[in-house]
Amino acid sequence: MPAKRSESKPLETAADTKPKAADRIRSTARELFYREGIRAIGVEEIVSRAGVTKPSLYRSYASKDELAAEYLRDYELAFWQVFEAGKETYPDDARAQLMAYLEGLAQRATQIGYRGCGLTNAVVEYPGDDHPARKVAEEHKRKFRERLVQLSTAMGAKQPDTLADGLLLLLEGTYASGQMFGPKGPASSLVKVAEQLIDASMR
Amino acid sequence: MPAKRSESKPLETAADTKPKAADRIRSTARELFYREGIRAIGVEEIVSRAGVTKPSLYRSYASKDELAAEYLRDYELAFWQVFEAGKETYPDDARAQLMAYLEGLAQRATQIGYRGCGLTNAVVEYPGDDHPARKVAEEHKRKFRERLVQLSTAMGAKQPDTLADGLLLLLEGTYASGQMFGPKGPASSLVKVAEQLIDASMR
DNA sequence: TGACAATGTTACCGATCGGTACGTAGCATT
DNA sequence: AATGCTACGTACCGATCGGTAACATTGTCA
Repeated sequence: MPAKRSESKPLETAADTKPKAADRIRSTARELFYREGIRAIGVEEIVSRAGVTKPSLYRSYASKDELAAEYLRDYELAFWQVFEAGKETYPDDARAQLMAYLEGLAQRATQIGYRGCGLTNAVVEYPGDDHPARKVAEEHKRKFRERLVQLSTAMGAKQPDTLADGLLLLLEGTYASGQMFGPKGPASSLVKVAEQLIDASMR
Repeated sequence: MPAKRSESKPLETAADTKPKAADRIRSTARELFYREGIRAIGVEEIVSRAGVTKPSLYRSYASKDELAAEYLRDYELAFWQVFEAGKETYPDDARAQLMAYLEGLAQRATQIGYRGCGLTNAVVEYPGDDHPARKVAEEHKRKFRERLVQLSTAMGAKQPDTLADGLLLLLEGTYASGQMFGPKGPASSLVKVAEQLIDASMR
């Protein structure tokens, strides 16, 4: 008997040893939910594209809504990785860190087929505050706003809260307008505008 | 014989004399589509809340998609009325006109239950560019951007296109973040941030 | 080898989706 | 009174929605 636990639950390895099907479902759902929207994609299309069947989905995820929430949790993780990527490149330079993300975002948001922020899109798709996916999104945005206040403070803004709000508005505006306008959209002015706003927040 | 036309089409009055059912459907659809989202609302719920039946809907509108497009056309009309309301209050003062809209928007976007811009929401709901509702929304946003360039030019900005883009980003950001954050959201900083950005665009 | 748990599959459920065929009530003109 | 036209309602269509019961297969231990 392995020296783990004497309980009758041998499920401990199942928590980290992910079944192959669940992962395929996860990644397929992520791609389809993001590209087409959550409401637009049925579970049948997810499992068929993932090469599995519906019961496999419902053994790993309680419902489509929960799968959507899980998708957003994955999305959030990936977001923070991209957003904080500048930390290593420019340590001790909050402004450079932020601008690095803004430059990358401006690039992506002016590509054709850009779909904005998956978390923001979920909020638009589910106005009622009872949906699990929306809760994930709202909680993330709250954290994101706090992070922008941190960065604004580190940049030496006179009113960090106001600058953080301004940056958040610009970012959300980029997510949204990036999917309405083509490559020559307003997102192409993001960096210049952000520079102006940050400069104006300094003196 | 009335001195109209000798043709065999007595449908001329039908074009302006709207049937009552179509109007009820229109206003009901507008409210439900905006509050809950287009994909979230079925035609059955529209007609039942309007007190009519489905065939009445499909006699006036070719499809649900077309009804959604019509809803956005109505929405756009109402939008321009609100946006251009400052024209009468502050003629020959582009900045005051714009700020009047921004102040009103900041108020609305910090109310609980705010749902953002119906046109932007439609773009998020329908990523494919073939949906009639999305076409209405995209066309409107293009016109809106041009209008912001006009206003930025009239304000005397050094780079009117850049200021217009910055304002558009702030506005779209307000529409989006207004429905994620509560009353104390980033939209409450819209006016202050916009002032900073406009000032910075002048010298 | 054999027991067991996890993951796989086939086939189906009731509900709801957008959309329509068909009958009828009201009202004008003849 | 009969006709033609418009507007509306009843009842229904096939397709798809999210979700599940029952069974087969596989891998991993003793």
